[in-house]
Amino acid sequence: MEKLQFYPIDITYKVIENKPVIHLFGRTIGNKQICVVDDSFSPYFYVSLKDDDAIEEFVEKIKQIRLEEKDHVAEVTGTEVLDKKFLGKSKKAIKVHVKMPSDIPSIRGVIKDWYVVESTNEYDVPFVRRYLIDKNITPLTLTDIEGDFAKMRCRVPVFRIDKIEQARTGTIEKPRVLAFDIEVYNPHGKRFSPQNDPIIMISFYGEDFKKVVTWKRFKTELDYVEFVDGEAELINSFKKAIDKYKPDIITGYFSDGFDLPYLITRAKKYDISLDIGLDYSELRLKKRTNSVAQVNGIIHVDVFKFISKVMGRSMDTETYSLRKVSAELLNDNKKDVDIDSLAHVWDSKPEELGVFCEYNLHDSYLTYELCCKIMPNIKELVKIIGLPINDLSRMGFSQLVEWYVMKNLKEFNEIAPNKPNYYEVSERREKTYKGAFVYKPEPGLFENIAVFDFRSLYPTLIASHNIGLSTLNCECCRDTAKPVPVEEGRYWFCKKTKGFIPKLVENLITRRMRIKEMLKDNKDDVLLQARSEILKLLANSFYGYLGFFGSRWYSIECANSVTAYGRHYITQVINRAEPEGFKVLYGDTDSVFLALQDKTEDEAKAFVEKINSELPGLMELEFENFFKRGIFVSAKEGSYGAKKKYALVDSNGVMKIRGFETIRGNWSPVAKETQEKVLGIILRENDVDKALEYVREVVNNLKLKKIAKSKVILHTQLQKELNEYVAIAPHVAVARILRARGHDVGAGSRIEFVVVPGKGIIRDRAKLPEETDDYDADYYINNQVIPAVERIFNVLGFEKAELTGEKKQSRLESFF
DNA sequence: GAGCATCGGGG
DNA sequence: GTGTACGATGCTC
Repeated sequence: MEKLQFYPIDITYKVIENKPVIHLFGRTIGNKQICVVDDSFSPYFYVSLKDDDAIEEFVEKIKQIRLEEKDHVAEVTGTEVLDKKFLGKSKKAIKVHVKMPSDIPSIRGVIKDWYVVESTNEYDVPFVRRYLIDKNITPLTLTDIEGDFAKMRCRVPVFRIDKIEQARTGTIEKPRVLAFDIEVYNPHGKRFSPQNDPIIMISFYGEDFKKVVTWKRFKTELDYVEFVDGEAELINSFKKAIDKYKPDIITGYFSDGFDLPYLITRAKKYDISLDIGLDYSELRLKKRTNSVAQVNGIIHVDVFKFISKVMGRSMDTETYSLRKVSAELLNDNKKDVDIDSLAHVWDSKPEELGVFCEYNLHDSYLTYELCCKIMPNIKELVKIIGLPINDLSRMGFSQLVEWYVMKNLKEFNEIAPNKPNYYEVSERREKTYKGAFVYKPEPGLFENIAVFDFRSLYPTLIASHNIGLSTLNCECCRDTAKPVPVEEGRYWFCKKTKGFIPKLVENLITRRMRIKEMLKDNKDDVLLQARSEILKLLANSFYGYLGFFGSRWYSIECANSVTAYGRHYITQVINRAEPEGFKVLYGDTDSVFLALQDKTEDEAKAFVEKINSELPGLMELEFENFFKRGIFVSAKEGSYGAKKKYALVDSNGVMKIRGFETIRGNWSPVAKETQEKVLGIILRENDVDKALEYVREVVNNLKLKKIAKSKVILHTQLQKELNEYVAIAPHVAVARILRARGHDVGAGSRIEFVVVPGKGIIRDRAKLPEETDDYDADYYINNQVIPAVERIFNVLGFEKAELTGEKKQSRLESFF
């Protein structure tokens, strides 16, 4: 018997000789790859009965079950009767063990409808996750094992264990990451055809490793380009690169949805086995829902998935393209290359393929850097939730919350409720409840504004008011608890026992508070920042989770209580502010904007202190910032007050713009830029006159055709095939022209156009940018620039005509 | 305006 | 594989 220490990285299970065997692939403390196998864990689920006296008889009955499966007999291999809790209530549960994971659904299927059975639970927890939860194993964390090396077909040594324990806290320092990216032959632009069109280039980027492989020879100085004889050899170079580099993680951008499925399709054509798994297993696609590409022993991270699902919430970018995401997170850009011409260059001008190689490599480089950038966040998710990277990097918020709760259930001796069935889901979808409070802003320009917000309002409400399913409407507080301030119905939360959901949320909040304290002394600690971010993200997701139709711990009463208490506290602040001499400008959910008027900043801070002394538990109103000036624009009214649309500037001249993002998509650069500039002049320089002058200058320059063509290009993507359009929008008209000239355009093509002068409707005046040097000044003035700034000037008392200079300024004198 | 369908990302 | 998306936007009737 030997003792070892290792870091588990990828975890999977395989059926070997009719036994489920957990495989933990990882690295030893000596940085050697290893595969640790454990065949001692058996699958189980829970059953509870209507009458606990019937347990003995029931247990005898289920032991008789025999189901003929393909290669074995499914049967109950053991039972335990346990005292468990269902949402806080004590109840006996029978833990039913079976031989194989796949026996769980079949055995459960037999007994779930028996009359004595009240419910079956936790029958859908995947085997690997069950193992990690029950054995208290967190991936990436140092693990002690005892056992012996064994003989099994594997690329790395196999160690069979009798004992596994995590008593230490060390985390793996630096997993080995290899990024890759493919380029494909693209004669149809954005419409891919993996069955017909080959992969023509593949790039890799890792530590001290960069390479581009392609199968058309051309003269080049680029030393990282390697030529092979065809696509089959290119695919084999992918296998070789992985075999040589020995990554713990392979990563791509949208590689679940594009690169790996494409590679798999092409490999099939040549009958190449993509057996890159450490156990020689093949790269495979789980396609039932949205595809996930995976392989045993190597983690596949799709950077796009993690960023769009998790990180995106705290980012500014409106699209998750590699270009935009890299620009924001790395301050770097994709190489500027006309990718549409790749097929043509490949066929007719191979000597120009060099730029595409550079482009290809650069994409792998960006993906590698992005993967390193998000790694601290992923690591922290792993440490907090305790599941493998493969799973966590693809989960949305509700899943993250759910598995965080699942992982911690043991502590409370709770059994998880089941996921809703189709009928329950549709029922839940019907139900709505009142949302957050919005104080409708009065349009106008204001000076000296203080902004306050409740720190983590919803999480602190859940923790402080003990909001959760196990504490809802408890018998013990029926007559004493103060009901939730809702307009309809009467419900309350327990005052005596802390529920497990509020307890878990409280833990997240207090852990984050400790991290924030530590961060004060270590401002640049990336891991601490990531941990703080992840703790915040998880805590903030609980509210949405309570009201999400797919949740195990769904409760519309709980979700409703959160917003009801939220409205209660924010209106309290507003009601208290006015008598104190502040003018309330705007409020939304958890924030209040106050004009100081003749009050000082110190008085505003004192007001906050007073409010805080009366708040329960972890709740706290925080001072966010003072702003020198701010403009509030009347926006369309929704059912609950006006939408956010405002811009502020602080004492350093930094602007905070919200709600003006509607200026995107089909707006020209000239309109966007004018809007930004106008807000800047008004807020920073407080010079409405100058802003007005600026607009008139733009209008004038448009008329004089002094605005660059690039600033007046509009673009729209075709949503469907050309012949499917009934209504002919301008971009459709342009696309038809392109088609008539032999260009292959269709669904997905991005169509650029410029509106030129002339008679008739817009679509007849939409021209290709490269085919005109003219544009319709009136169109760009009246349909682009003016609408972009009109509301801002309306707030200041100007009419549209004054912007264009058609009408003399009337309001200006009286304004000052 | 409800109800349904598609898209995102990737070349 | 003891499971699986979701939220926004556009189009149709």
